Amino acid sequence: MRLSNYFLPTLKEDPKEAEIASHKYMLRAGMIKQTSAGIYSWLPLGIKVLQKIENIVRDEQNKSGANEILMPTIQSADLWKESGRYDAYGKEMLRITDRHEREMLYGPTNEEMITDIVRSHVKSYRDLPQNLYHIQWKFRDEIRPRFGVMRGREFLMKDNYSFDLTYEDALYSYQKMYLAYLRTFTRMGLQAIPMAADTGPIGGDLSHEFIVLAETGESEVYVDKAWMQADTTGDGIDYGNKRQLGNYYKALSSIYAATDEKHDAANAPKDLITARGIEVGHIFYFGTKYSESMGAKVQDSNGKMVTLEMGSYGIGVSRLVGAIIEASHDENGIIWPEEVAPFSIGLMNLKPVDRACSEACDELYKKFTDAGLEVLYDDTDSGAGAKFANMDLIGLPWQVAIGPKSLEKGMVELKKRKTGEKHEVSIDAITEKLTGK
RNA sequence: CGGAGUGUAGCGCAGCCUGGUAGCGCAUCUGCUUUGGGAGCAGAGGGCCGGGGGUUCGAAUCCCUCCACUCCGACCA
Repeated sequence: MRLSNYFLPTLKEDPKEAEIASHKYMLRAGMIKQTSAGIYSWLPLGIKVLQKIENIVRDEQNKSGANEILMPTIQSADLWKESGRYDAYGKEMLRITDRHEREMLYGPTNEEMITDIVRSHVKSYRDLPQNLYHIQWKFRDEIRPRFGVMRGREFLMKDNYSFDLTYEDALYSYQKMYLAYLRTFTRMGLQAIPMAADTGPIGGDLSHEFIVLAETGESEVYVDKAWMQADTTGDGIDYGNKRQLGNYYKALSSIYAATDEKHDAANAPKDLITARGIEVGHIFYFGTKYSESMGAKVQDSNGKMVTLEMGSYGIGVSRLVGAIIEASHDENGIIWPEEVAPFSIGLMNLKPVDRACSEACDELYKKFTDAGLEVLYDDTDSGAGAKFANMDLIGLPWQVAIGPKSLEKGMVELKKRKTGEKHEVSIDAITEKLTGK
């Protein structure tokens, strides 16, 4: 992408409303624009990152065996009256009335709707297990939205719901998601630690929050130092191997990690780390809470009616954009992990009026693009200093700077954003170096 | 919802106390010069001073009243 043909409204100064790094940088890098408290438009650079994250989440869900669906944002109040949550949910739920005076709502979550879908089509134990997910915008009318997309009112969430015949099967479904989550976050360059968590108003008795440690985290967390060495990548574990997965789950979940509400100082290990964390995912087993009230049942092999065992699993996709920045930035701007970076390379033409320089840049841009690299090419006539500063701000993993000085020697400058290391690389070797990295 | 603030050009702010021609920096546009870490000079455009009501000869400024946004707290992916 040529910058001259892109929409990247960066800001030189910190917007006054932003307090934390991710919020500041998302605004300054032209990723988002606030339209109301906790509600944002996503600009080209922002949506690109959001979609990369979304695709990693989707890919890992698919690999775990879950099936993607899409449920609407607007729901009828009737379903929520059935489960009893229409009255229980409170003011976080945005209630709307349509032209026929029917009570509607903008969905804060989808347990009722998915239960309705499953109960109307799943009648036999042979149809189980089921695990369905969608990635959809939600709305929760938070008392106080803050920190940009980290606590928006409107947010993009991946949520899925498992349906099983027995508790043992449900536990297996739960463990699959536990693994899928670890893999998902690892792929984004994050270490997320699963912590024993409160089940809150959703109910149930088995729940983990996946928490990224960051100074600006919203809650206090307590983790065994052993987590710092633990294998949270789940390498080599097979979803289909129940015993292997169970052992992995057992091993990891026995290492102490707890949020504020669940922390028990008496049973905590000696090597305890107290830190702050950002919740990026949450998994629940809640049994028959919704299937019971909404009549989601199947016949088992004996012809007996059995109420479905359910779990639900959420990942805050839009929140992750902020969480990744919190975990990866410096005083100059964002430092994107390669996998979620909006572009992998920022190519800078340091002297556009110099014909040879511009030609070399155009040529290299074409070579990069042909090689399948995602490039943002700053071909504008702004000053060199401004170009460097902007590239640092938007945080692409690699910067390639071309100016007449180095070009005379047939060289370009390659900079790694994460470390700041700079190398002169010959213009003939640069493409290969970047594709082979 | 309680407490504390802020709304003045696209962004960041001054002016308000003590009423009297609406300002500064950055950004934008034009021209020239520049071009390896947010360039220089010269010129230009851009405002219902958040909205409504009042006081006054006269209101960005004083009074009343809405609204929006931010921060702290209780609540949450």
